[in-house]
Amino acid sequence: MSIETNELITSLAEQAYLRLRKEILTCSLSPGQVVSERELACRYEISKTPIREALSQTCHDGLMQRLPGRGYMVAPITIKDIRDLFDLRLILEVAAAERAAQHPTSALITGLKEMSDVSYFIDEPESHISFLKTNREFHLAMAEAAENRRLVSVLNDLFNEMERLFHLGLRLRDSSQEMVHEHQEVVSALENGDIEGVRKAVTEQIVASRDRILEAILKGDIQAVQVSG
Amino acid sequence: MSIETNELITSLAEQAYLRLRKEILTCSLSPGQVVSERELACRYEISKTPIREALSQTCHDGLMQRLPGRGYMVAPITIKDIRDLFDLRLILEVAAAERAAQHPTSALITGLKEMSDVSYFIDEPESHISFLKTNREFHLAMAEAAENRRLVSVLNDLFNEMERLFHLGLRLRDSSQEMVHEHQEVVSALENGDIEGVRKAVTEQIVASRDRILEAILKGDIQAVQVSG
DNA sequence: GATACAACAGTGGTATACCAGAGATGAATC
DNA sequence: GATTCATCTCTGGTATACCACTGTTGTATC
Repeated sequence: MSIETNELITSLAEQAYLRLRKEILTCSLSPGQVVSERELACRYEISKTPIREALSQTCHDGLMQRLPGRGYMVAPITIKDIRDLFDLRLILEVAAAERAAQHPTSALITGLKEMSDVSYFIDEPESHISFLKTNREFHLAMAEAAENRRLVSVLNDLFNEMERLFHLGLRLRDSSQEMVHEHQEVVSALENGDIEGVRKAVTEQIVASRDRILEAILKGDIQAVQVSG
Repeated sequence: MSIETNELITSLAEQAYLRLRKEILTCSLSPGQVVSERELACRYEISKTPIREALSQTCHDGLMQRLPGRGYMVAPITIKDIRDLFDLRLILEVAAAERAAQHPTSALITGLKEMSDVSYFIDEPESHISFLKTNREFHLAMAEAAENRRLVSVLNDLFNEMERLFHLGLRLRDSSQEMVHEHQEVVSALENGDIEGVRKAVTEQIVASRDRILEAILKGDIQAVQVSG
């Protein structure tokens, strides 16, 4: 008798993690800022224990860094970091798409088509969130089609780390039409069984995404970024 | 006057992590086995706190899994898992090697040559450990030459998770000569600036490595593996 | 003998007190 | 005024007690 009693009784550690993560992603905690376990525990009105776990998680996500003896620092963003992350994404996603293209199912195509239509409105922050959610699902769907759980997992971690960048990118200007188009190109090539086309479309989509974010960061006066890279 | 009361350099959490990890890698804790925080705390003679952190780490490494309400389980090994891991490694390492091959430095070549000569003796377990260490360094060196920190990090995580498999693979028979040869093929292609050759050599090396491990698992009666995959 | 239910033992989760070590601060000394 | 050094504060790290929840087990009932 397993009734769905499991409501929203998530642990404090999980709640703290989600809250902390949100503060980092929205730059409410700005890159480079230093926090301590006690400070967060006090602010969130819970004890150090779940805070420690949440911090441990965000460190693993690459959103925070341990400063031995001094606290925790919100991970700075460097241009080199952005390039590295997108290059890795290129490696993984092109490979995933190739594998998905080997035997594309109609369910996959249908799902991707639906998701690729989703867009956002630049002055509605809520739509940013839902758009990014769908965007992530779109890309993970291809990885899942590649039928490699480990690949999906690594890619998911990568999206976790890049989400902060996406948020910055969406703010600059409305690029939803471009993005919808790019996604449709991928689906179209996939539907036609054109593997080389898939590879090309995915590559172009990711490169375009990277360049939009670099543009947003270099043009917009985002003090958060260390242009040291 | 402060007396040298404490000679502990590393934290208990770190020590516990290393010890736990070693037990998993050597199958002293066998795949599928369930442990609890208290049990480990008691056995290691430290409190739950550092144990929790160590368990959290091994979960992240993919060596353990949380069983809500029941404890922690040493991650089982499935054939599908092995295939997935090696396929992901193929994706990452071929990409890394390609990038390293763009501008190979003489320092890289020299380092790789030295490392590719290292071998092991099947009845000396200690040599297994040092061999695997050098082996990891060999592969990470190529990733580092690709100059993408994130790529190195992901690959390092992957090696962490696969180390258990390597240990199993080395036991079956002496394959050190094959492995030395395979590594030399990679270095040789790299030295000649033959990018396609590098791609080929790396691919063959990884596939061979995978097949050796699958062979070891299927022939050797290793009860630890769930052949469900 | 089968079944229902209550008491129990074991789990992770949390709060809290305490510790050693590192940095900052400020006063005393040159 | 510059420098040194003691002290004080803040950090993460650890031990421990307690909690709510859950799976189990044993007993009483049918």
